[in-house]
Amino acid sequence: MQTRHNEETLDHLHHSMISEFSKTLEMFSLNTTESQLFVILYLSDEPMTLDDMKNALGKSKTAMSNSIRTLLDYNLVERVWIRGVRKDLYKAEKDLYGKFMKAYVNRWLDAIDRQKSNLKQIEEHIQEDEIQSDRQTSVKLKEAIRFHDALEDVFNDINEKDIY
Amino acid sequence: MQTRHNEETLDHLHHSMISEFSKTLEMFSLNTTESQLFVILYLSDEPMTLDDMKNALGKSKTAMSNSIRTLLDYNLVERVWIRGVRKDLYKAEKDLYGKFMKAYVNRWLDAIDRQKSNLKQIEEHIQEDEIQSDRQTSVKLKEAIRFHDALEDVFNDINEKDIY
DNA sequence: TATTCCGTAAAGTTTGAACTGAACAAACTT
DNA sequence: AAGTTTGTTCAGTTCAAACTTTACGGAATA
Repeated sequence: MQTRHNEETLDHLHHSMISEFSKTLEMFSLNTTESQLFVILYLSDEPMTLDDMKNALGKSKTAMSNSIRTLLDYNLVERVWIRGVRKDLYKAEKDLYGKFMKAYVNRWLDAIDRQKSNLKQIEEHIQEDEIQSDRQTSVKLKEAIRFHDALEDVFNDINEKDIY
Repeated sequence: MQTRHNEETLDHLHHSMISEFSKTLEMFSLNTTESQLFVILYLSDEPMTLDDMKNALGKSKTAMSNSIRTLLDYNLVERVWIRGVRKDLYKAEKDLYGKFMKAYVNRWLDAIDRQKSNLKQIEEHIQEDEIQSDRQTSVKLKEAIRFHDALEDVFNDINEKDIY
């Protein structure tokens, strides 16, 4: 009876853990399924197949396939090959903090870079067309670009800092 | 004709600026309308009313009212009072970088704190119930909490750093 | 070679976020 | 006091993201 009790609590525990921890991971711009999927893999000792995940989360195989692919893109999950096993196997990357931060920061830096060059292009247009009347906008534009520079600095700093 | 040309380009310019700059602001977990609204206010010299914004963005007054309220909550926008003007007036806060970073980091810190204490509570449950069989989960749980600590550190550092 | 198995693509469905317009309550004007 | 004006609440609509089921192609197996 004690065993049975433990089993139930353990199940409940796993469930809470998935539910809570995944909330944090969602803040890294992962959606619910992706986050939960990662936690499942993170908690599992052995690599898992799509069917394993499907059973663990109670969702369709397609959903698993899609989510695992974005996790792979972000380099948060690794594909594992085991001799004799036909299905694809996946496991969570070891370095939790490092991987998540890197994925996160890179996404920021990419976006900042893209947007900054867009703003600079607008700035060029102003100069080419010699628009006189809009001093104010020009000032704001410079300010906005400066804002992007500052963001770039912060996120670069995060990348350089090693905590673990 | 040159003037007419300028007017068109200027309009187009404003439009581009709103479109591009707001993309960056969306990354601070603002939705499209909130971001665009901020840029509009940011570009405007004078404080604006809900109707002004409505016209600028071509959306309903309700949408403006809702979005401006979240911007207020995040302290990204300020309400302004001018003698004799009946309508509410709003303007963008001056310190672009500082305000956005603070709002963003605080939202992270709040969430991390909440989730961390949830995980700790789960940890207590394990100890109370004296579940023996699950060494592995217990280890992962500690690791996850450590992960949250690391996140807390990073975001605290950002807050302390002053760029401007 | 035929058949089974696995992952992904395609098509259709569900659900929630974002938006609108109408109705309302409070404040202001006359 | 009656009538406007203004911001917000509420009820309903629209649309995109997330999910499911079915179908398919390519690899493994017999």
